[in-house]
Amino acid sequence: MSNSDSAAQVQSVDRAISVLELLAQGEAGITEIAGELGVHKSTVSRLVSVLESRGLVEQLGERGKYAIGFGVVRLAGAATGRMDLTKLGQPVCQTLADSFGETVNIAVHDAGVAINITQARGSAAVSAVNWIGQRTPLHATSSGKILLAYLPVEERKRLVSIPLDSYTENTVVDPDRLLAELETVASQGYAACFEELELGLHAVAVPVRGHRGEVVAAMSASGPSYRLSRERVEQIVPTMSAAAADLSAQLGYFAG
Amino acid sequence: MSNSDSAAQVQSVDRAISVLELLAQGEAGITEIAGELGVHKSTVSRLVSVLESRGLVEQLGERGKYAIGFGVVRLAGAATGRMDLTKLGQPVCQTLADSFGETVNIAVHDAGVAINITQARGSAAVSAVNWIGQRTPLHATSSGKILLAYLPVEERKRLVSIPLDSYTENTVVDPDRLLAELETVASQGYAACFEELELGLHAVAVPVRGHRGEVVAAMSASGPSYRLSRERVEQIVPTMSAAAADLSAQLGYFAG
DNA sequence: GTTACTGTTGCGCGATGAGCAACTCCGACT
DNA sequence: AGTCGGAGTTGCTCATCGCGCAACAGTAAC
Repeated sequence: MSNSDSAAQVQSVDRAISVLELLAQGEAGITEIAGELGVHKSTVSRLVSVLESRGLVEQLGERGKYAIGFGVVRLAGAATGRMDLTKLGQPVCQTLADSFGETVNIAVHDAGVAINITQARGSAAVSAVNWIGQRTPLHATSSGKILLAYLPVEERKRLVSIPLDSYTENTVVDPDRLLAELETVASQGYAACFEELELGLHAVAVPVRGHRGEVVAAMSASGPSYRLSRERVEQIVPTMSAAAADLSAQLGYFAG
Repeated sequence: MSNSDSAAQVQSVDRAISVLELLAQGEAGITEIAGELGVHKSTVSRLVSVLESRGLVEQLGERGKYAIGFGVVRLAGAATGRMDLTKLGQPVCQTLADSFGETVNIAVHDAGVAINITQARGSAAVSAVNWIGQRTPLHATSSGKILLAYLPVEERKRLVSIPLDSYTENTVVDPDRLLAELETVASQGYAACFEELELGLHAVAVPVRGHRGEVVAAMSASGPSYRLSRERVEQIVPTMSAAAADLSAQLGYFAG
């Protein structure tokens, strides 16, 4: 009695999940669960036994009913970590976008590129481009430089030694020069990018940290060079750093 | 290839849980998971398909890797008051941490160990250690002693009769002596721990009760012995007990 | 002491889970 | 544009495993 008639379903796993969903609604005994799911109580007994052995279910007291175990909470930690970044990041980006009038993004590192996961557009934004899901090069974007700057040194060197694409005459493609720039990024705590990905585009990014202090994302503001001048980039860095620190705190990171 | 050789194990459920635990550590692809678990990638593909259909796993992007899905968060979040415990406990811990200047934790009992589920660090905290998710021994921590002290007497005796590890020369490992100490803990309503887990570390814990009055967690304050002296431990007990009573009330427990 | 109920476990069987092979799809490379 | 390699999917087959049945143990209520 599967919830889906697809041949690809694994019935016993499907049943085990049904047990978990039932227990999520409230504690229950074996016979009760069997009645709800329409399977034999010995089946439920065995399913619960596995779930219990792996910590996803626990028994309340010696002979009590069963309930969701803390193993599920441990698993959920991985999902809430990611959800938090996207969900908590959106209003932070929107606030900054409203304040600067420019587009604000959050990007994470994935397999050698930066992927935008959050975007908020300011009132003055001329472009309707939706960057979410877009992959951008690490070496030619402000977010990418932040993500590179805080990588372990071996991985950073590996990534910049791969022949780098030149998008404009300003793109830094020399590995040594880029590594030196990344040192500066790490020490000053932000990365600026002037017309390296495309002419007329300026951007600045700051790090977003996870609960252990590791850099999990970069938050950037970008806009046309005639509006987001080099001077203005310097001016908005403190506001962005503060916002990123707030977001990092929400993600569980408290700077000592 | 089950984690347990018991005939009662349901192999496919066991495997599915292994997939979830792997994804809890970080996103992964089908082939990668198959390699880690030592099963065929078609097996993993089907297991992931079921988990995805029930929301416990989700794919990042069109052809991206797989990650823990929010179905797991629903399971965890919709369970018992223990999730409320985490949510409601955080501000209570933070208030105490701000007041004492020390680290304040909430821990629950899980399979013979204490697991920290909430943490707030005070301004004077020197350590950046994140205890959340960490498992600590019951017999050598103040939280653990609280959790032990309010267990049914048979289970308490069983747990202290297991050979106990000695972490410092102060760790109480004699079962009779520990049981006597737990009687005292139950009668005085708090547990103190002086350099039993590690030298230089003092801690004190009080019980947090669920809606039926049962002890569902322990809330503790810990810090270096030079700051959290034996005298100061006694001084902060009433404040902690009051805070724990407030938290217990929020969880539905009203002492008659 | 008896009854009723819950939960566990041995056993046998057939339905299901799993591996194999072949396939599709996509990105990287030339 | 074409080729190659790798990831992931799916049809098929069959042996293993999951499941239901029956019997049992344990416990609470009467």
